[in-house]
Amino acid sequence: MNSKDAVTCLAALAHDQRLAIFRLLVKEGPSGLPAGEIAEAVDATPTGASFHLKELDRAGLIHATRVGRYIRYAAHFDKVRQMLTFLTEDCCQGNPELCGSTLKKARKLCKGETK
Amino acid sequence: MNSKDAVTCLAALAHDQRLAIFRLLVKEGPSGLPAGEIAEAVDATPTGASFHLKELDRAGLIHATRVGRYIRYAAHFDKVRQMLTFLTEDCCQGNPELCGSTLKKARKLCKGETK
DNA sequence: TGCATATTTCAATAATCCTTGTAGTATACT
DNA sequence: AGTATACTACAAGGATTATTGAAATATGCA
Repeated sequence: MNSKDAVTCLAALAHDQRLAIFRLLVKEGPSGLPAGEIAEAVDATPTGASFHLKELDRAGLIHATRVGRYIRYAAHFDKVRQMLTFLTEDCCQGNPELCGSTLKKARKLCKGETK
Repeated sequence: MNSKDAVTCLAALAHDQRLAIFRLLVKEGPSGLPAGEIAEAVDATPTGASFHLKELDRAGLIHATRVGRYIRYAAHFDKVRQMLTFLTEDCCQGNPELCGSTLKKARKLCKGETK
């Protein structure tokens, strides 16, 4: 995962309907859902859903499989995980344990240790 | 964290320089860095950096503190974490353990359990 | 083969976002 | 007060992205 990849993923998710689609597919699990059902669930036109699904696919966040005359889409878990890791990499100079669950805690622990 | 919030965060990060800024600040830790130093680090004009910093601030991913005539920006860890959680919420019908570290594993475990 | 269903592709318009330059505000120093 | 530094706000343009409708492709079934 590099910066360009991450931007593509983030941009793909940075849209109301696409985020809804992605979360729906995450919820649905590996077997996924056909495009038409997805479109209906997020209240999109077939054309619109197709456009957004293509964006998510292009980013590698979902993948398509044709099953008869349906095309099923499913979330690609690894890609999200890679992106999430990339986002917080090298946290606090490589000491992620410094940034506990709250900012206050992190601030207390890290204070004075940055240039 | 709701869908609108998440889209704002994702859009804020979905830009090369803003992602670089955010990762720089994550690396830097709670004490943050002044705007000028950030601009220089990501090779942005002062105006450009200011615009991008404002976007990240608006999304709640970083926050500004004036220190003398400098304005220091620092990453807001909790916000990222909230967003990351939101992204994978209700994974596999509320059974996140089904989506282990690889898609293969998840697929094996979940197979046949979705409608 | 011919028709129906599921989905995509294409083209055009509308909307949004990024960039650049200029001017403005806030603080510090003399 | 006057000047320098650090940064932000505004405005105009160019570029990218979203939306829509119409036409095309692929599959399944009679």
